[in-house]
Amino acid sequence: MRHWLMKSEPGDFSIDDLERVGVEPWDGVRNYQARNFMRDQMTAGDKAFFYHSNCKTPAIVGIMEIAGAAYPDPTAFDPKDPHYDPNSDPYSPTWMLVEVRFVRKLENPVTLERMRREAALEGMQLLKRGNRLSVFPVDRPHWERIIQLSK
DNA sequence: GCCAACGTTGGC
DNA sequence: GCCAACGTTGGC
Repeated sequence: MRHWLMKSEPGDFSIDDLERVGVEPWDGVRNYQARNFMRDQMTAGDKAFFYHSNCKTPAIVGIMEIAGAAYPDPTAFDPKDPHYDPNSDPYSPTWMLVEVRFVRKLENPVTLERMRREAALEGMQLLKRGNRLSVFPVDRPHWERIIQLSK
């Protein structure tokens, strides 16, 4: 089983929103590397951290589970959707998504600021300079350490 | 709101 | 295929 981190702006879609709905298509990803992770490497049952980005206190706030295999992102075909991509051919879709299932919130969110001070997390994608990728794998030791920090 | 870092686009 | 211009991300 692999571990992941997925970002969302809480004003857009938060951990509370996910708790409310239970399962949600992780749509709107328009980056090839992030798409490839979802399409090629995610498996049902994989665990993922839910990260709140671009907000007052950026932090890992919860855990979710990949609910199934990737499929085409319907928002790419909807001209009214902010993530509409006119170049995505419905017969050969460019953008894919996976559905995620709420597992739990962390007892204590682990803030970006806290993670930056943690030597054991060195090398983590999230902490790299200029990091903008919104979906990426998390090494097992980093995952475990973050769980520890949330207790 | 600012701005550095990054990915994408398109002219050549 | 290079690279400048542009749009976006996301921390601060």
